[in-house]
Amino acid sequence: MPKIVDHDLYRKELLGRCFDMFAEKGYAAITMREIAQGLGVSTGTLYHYFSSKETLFEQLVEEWTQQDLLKAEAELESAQTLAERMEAAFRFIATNEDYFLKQTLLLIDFHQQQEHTASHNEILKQVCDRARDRVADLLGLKDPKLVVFVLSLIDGLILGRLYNEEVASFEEQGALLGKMLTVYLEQST
Amino acid sequence: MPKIVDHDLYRKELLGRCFDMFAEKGYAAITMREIAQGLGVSTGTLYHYFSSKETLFEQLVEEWTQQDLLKAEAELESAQTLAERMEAAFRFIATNEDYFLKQTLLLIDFHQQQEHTASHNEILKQVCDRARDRVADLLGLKDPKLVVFVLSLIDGLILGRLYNEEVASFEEQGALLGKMLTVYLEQST
Amino acid sequence: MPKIVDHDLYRKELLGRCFDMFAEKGYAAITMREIAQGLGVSTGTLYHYFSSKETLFEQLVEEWTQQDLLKAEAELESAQTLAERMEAAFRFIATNEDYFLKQTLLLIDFHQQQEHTASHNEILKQVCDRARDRVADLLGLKDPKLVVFVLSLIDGLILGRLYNEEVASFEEQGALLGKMLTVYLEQST
Amino acid sequence: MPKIVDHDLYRKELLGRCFDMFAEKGYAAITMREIAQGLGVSTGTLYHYFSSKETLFEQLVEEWTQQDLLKAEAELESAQTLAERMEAAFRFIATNEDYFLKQTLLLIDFHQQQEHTASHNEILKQVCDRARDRVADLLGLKDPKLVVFVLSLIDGLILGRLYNEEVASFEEQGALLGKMLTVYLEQST
DNA sequence: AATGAATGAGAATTCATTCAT
DNA sequence: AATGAATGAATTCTCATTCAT
Repeated sequence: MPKIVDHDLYRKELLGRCFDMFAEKGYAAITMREIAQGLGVSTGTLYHYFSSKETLFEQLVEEWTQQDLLKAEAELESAQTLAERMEAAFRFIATNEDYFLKQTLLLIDFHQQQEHTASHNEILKQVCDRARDRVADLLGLKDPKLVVFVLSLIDGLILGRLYNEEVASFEEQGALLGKMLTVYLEQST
Repeated sequence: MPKIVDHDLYRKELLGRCFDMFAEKGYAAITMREIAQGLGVSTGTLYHYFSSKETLFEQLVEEWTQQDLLKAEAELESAQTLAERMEAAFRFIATNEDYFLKQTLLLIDFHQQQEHTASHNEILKQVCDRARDRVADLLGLKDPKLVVFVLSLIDGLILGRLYNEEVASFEEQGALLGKMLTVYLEQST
Repeated sequence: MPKIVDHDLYRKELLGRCFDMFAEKGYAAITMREIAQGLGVSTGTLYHYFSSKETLFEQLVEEWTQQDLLKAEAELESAQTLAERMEAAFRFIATNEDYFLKQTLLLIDFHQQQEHTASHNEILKQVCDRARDRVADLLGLKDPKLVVFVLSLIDGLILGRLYNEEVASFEEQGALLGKMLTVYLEQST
Repeated sequence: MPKIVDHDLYRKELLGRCFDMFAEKGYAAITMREIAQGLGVSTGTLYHYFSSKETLFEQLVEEWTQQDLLKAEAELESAQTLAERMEAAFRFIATNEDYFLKQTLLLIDFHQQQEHTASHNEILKQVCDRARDRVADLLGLKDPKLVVFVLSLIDGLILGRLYNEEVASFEEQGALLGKMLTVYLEQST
C-alpha cells in the first residue's frame, strides 16, 4: 500500500509545519487560505488531507502532545526525589515557556469557538486526559488532590505569562512548590 | 422614546445588562447587533454610548472588577488567620465558580483578538494590576512570590473547570493550600 | 426685530467658521456632528440654523463668493492694460493658491454627491454664473470665447495643483497668457 | 459556474465592464455589491480578483489610460503642423467629450476619498505622469511651460462641461489655441 | 491528487436627520 | 433657542467550504 503510506506521511508533514502559523495568529484568526499558502498548497489540497479546520486542529494537538510527553520523559528520567522531579519539570517548562503559552492560548481559543457552536469536543478531552495521567505518573504523585494542585499551579503560571511577563519565574515557583510539598508530605505522615 | 436624562447613569445600566450576553457567546462571537437587540436599543444608540466594541468591553471589565472587589472584601472581613482567609477566599470563588470561569474566558478571548491586531491593551492591564494588589492586601500576603503562587493556583483551578468539571473542588484545594502555607511559613521562621 | 437680526448674524458667524472644516475633510466626508462640534454647538442647533447639509453648503458658497469678488476687485483696481490685469489676476490667484484649490475641490465634491441623487443644483449654478460675469467685467474681456479660454486655463491650472505641485507657477503661466493674448489681439485687429 | 481558466484575462474583462458603472454613480457612491451585481458575480468573487475597491479602481485607470493613448496616437498620426496637431487633439477630445468628463470626475472623486484617508496614491500619480509625457510627445511640444499651458486649458475646458454645457465648444477653443500658439511661437523666434 | 474560482451571509461601524425635552 | 439621544439602513470586506476541471 504505497499510496496510503505517502498520504499519511504527507499529512503528518503538513501538520508539523502548521503549529507556528496557528500560534502566530490564533485558531480563530487564521484562515484556511493562509494555512494553505503557508504550506505551499491550495485550499483544495488542504481539504483533501483534513476534512475541516476543526479536524486539522485536533490532529495537530494529538501530534504535539505525543512529542511533548516524549520530551518530558527524557527530561525527568534521571530525577529521583520528589523535589528533584519538580525541579526538572519546572525547568523543562521554563525552557519552553513561550511554546507552552502558545499551546495554552491555542487550546483556549479553540475551546471558545466550539463552546457555543457545538457540544464539547470529545477528542480533545481524551487527548488531554491521557496526557494528564502520564504527567501524574512522571511526577510520581499518587494523591489525585495533589496532582490537581500541581497541574493547576502550572496552568496558572503559564497563563500568568499573558500579562505579567516579569513577575514570576517558573524555576522560583517550582522550587517553592518543591519545598512546600516536601514539608507538607513529611508532616502528614 | 423618552430621552434618558443622565448619560452616565444609563451607560452603567447598559453595562450592567451586558455581562451575561458576553458570557454566553464570548467576546469575539457576539455581535454588536446582538448586544443592541439584547439591550433593546438600536446599534446606533449602542455606539452613542460606547464608541467601539473594544471600549464597551473595557468598561465592562472595569465595572465588574469594582463590584467583585467590594464583594470579596465583605467576605474576608471576619477572617483572622491566614488559613481562615484562604478558606474564605476559596469559598467565595467556589460559590461563584461559573461566574469566575466566564470572566476568565472572556478576558482571554478578548486578549486573543487584540494580540495580533494592535498593541497590548493598556487599560485592561491597569485594571488587572490594581485588582491584583488589592487581593494581595486582602489575603494578607507579604511575600510577592507567595502572592504569585496563590493567584496562579486560583487561575489554574478556574481554568481547570473548562475540561475537568468533576475533578477538584475549590474548597478542597483551598484547604490544602491553607495547610501547606501554614506548615511552610511556620517552618521557615 | 432684534431676534431676527441676532439669528441672521449668528448664522453668518457660523458660516464664517465652517470653511476650514469643510476644506479639511471634504464635503462628503465631514459629518454634521463634526461640524457642530467644531462650531461648539449641538447638532440640533446646527439644524436650527441650516435645514440640511446641502443648504449649509450652498450658503457657504454664496458667502465666500461675495468675499472673493470684493477682494478681486480691490486687486485689479489699479491695473490698466490687458496684460496688467492678467498679471494682477494671476498674482491674486497665486497668492491664494491653496484657498482656491480647496474651493474647487469642495465644489466638485459637492457636485459629485448631487449628480446622481437629485437634479442639478440650481442655486449653485446661479452663484457661479453671476461670478463668471463679474470676472469677465473685471478682466475687461469682451469676446465670450476669450473669457472661456482664460477661465478654463485658470481652472485647469488650479486643478493641476492636485497632483503636480511643482510643475507650473501661476505667475509664469499668467505672464505667458498675457503675452499670447496681446500678440493675438494685436494681430487680429 | 464554469471555472474561468485564465485569471488575468477574466480580470481584464471584468475591468472592461466596470467603467460605465463607476461613471454613472461616481467612485465614492458606487458600492462593491453594486459592482458585483452589475458584473454578474458575487462580492466574494469580485474580491477574489481585486483585493479592494481602491485596487480595482487603480487597475481600471491603468487600463483606460493605455487604451486612450493608443487611440490618441492613431488620431494624431497624420497631423503635421502644430496647428494641425492641436486641431486633431481637440477634435478627438470633442468627440469623446462625455467620456473625458467622466474620467476627470472619477479621478477627482477618487482623489477626494484618499486625501484625508491615507497618503497620496503613488500608483495613480505614476500612471498620470507617464500619460502626461506621452501626450507632450504626441503634441510635439518641447517647452514644458507650453505643455502645462495646453494641458491645463484642456483640463479646464473639460471641467467646464460640469456646469457650462453650452458655453464653449472644444473645436472652437482648440482653433483659438492653435492660432494663438502659432502667432506666439512665430513672434518669439 | 491537486487546483483555485465561486459563494453569500454576516461582521463592525457610520451618519443625516428627527424630536422630546 | 438649544440640546443630544435615538434611529437603522447601508458600507466594505471576510472566510470556511464546495466542486468543476
